[in-house]
Amino acid sequence: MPIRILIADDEPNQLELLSYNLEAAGFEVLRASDGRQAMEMVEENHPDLAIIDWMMPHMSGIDVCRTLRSRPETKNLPIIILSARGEEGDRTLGLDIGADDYISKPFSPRELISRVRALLRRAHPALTDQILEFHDLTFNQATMEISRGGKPVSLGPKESRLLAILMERPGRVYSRAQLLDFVWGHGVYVEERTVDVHISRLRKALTVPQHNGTAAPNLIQSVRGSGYALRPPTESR
Amino acid sequence: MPIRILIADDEPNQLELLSYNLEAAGFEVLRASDGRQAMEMVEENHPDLAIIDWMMPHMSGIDVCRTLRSRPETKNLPIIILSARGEEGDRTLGLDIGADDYISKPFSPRELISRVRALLRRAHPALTDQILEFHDLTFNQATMEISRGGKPVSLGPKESRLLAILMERPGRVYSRAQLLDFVWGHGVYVEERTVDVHISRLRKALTVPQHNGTAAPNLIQSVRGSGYALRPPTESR
DNA sequence: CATTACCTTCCAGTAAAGTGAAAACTTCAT
DNA sequence: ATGAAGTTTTCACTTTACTGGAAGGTAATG
Repeated sequence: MPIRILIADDEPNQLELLSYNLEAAGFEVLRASDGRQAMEMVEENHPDLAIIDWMMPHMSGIDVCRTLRSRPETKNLPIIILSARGEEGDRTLGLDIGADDYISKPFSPRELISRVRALLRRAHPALTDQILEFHDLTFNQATMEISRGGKPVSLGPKESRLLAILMERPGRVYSRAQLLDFVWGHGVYVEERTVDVHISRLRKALTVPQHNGTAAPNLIQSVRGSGYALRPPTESR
Repeated sequence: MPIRILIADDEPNQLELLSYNLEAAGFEVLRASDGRQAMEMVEENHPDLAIIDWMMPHMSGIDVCRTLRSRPETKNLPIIILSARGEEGDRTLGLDIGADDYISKPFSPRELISRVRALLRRAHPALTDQILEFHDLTFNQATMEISRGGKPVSLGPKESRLLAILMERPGRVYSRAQLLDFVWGHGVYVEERTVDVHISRLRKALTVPQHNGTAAPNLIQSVRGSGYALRPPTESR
């Protein structure tokens, strides 16, 4: 899922420059050329972060920021205020009004991107933190929520741990002995075959029905004589 | 509970200036004069935010920042890097290394305070936001009034604190050990299972009858093997 | 087609979580 | 100080659901 950033600036050149840099950094960009339009786009498109120019027609950046902060829906939207004037008063006003960061023009593209990333990291841990992904599998380690193709999957402690290990290095083959070490902790004596049982349960739990009615493909491959690995399904056709 | 901020700077004058301003703004200040000392103080005193100078003896600000980010218990500590050089490279390096903000000297005290506040607002809502909300739960931290679906709920100190922590990051799973740390304070020895008892009471207290006569759904989920989390009731259909 | 490795099901055993009640500790008003 | 009221902690017991091993079935390999 791409991260969407709204840019609001009345100056076309500036808008273009910002878009170019953000897109180059892999973000999806939404453009607004005045405050009112910005508000609309926030409501319609739910961006993950907003970069708002201080001076704009119809509704100033400050007004937009204040309004966004006052609504429960957008109270937590990360906001960066952009301004031509680097004046002391403006900076603190911008931050005190509820913006998360304030950047004065001219700014370096690198710094902008770094600040956007720092803010996203802080504001939306789910987007950058502690999330393991592979194919259509998602594992949020902070909430312990696991999902396959958007549908939640519930697993016991051992199965989740097992999956986390496999997801940390997709493609890598783990022997049963290694899995026992990582999941159960070394120095615990359990039959190696027990790993099979848990893999089996894990596979079953991850076989959720898909949109098209068919069962989701198996992502956990057995490697005969070696162990198990997480691999994309082999396209046999 | 006062908000504690750690300042690490090897220049005594700078340290004094920062302390003065932060204290005037109502924060409690912890002082460190080099990187190593800063690390120790973070571990011992669990500050709510750290302001770290770029250039310091023993361990540079970058090293401190990197180390803090790599440890699970301080991974989310808000960090502001302070530097004499306003160089482009430094700024982005500081932010990319995991700092949340970067301020170059000389800075205005007002801006510093504003940035500290902006970061705290984002990183630790409970400290600055007076009202926590989740689902039909409301927690006013100023008055300590808690309500479920409009009806007031009364809780003991431990239960309230527990609820506040859970409400601050809904969905996030906290281990019993973490809850003991946050609610009871670190270095207090109580049985982990005691947490269960408080959770049990909390659940009971939050089970107020609703308009339609049925009991309100349980919002505190147990995550077997991991801990507890605040979650919207599972829509089982 | 024999052999080996892997898969699946079942269920008893067990570890983790829920809960009521008693004991221990605090707080506060007398 | 003293006692009463309220909180917190631990303990013992119950309930829940995960786990691990056995056993028989299935697939791959030479």
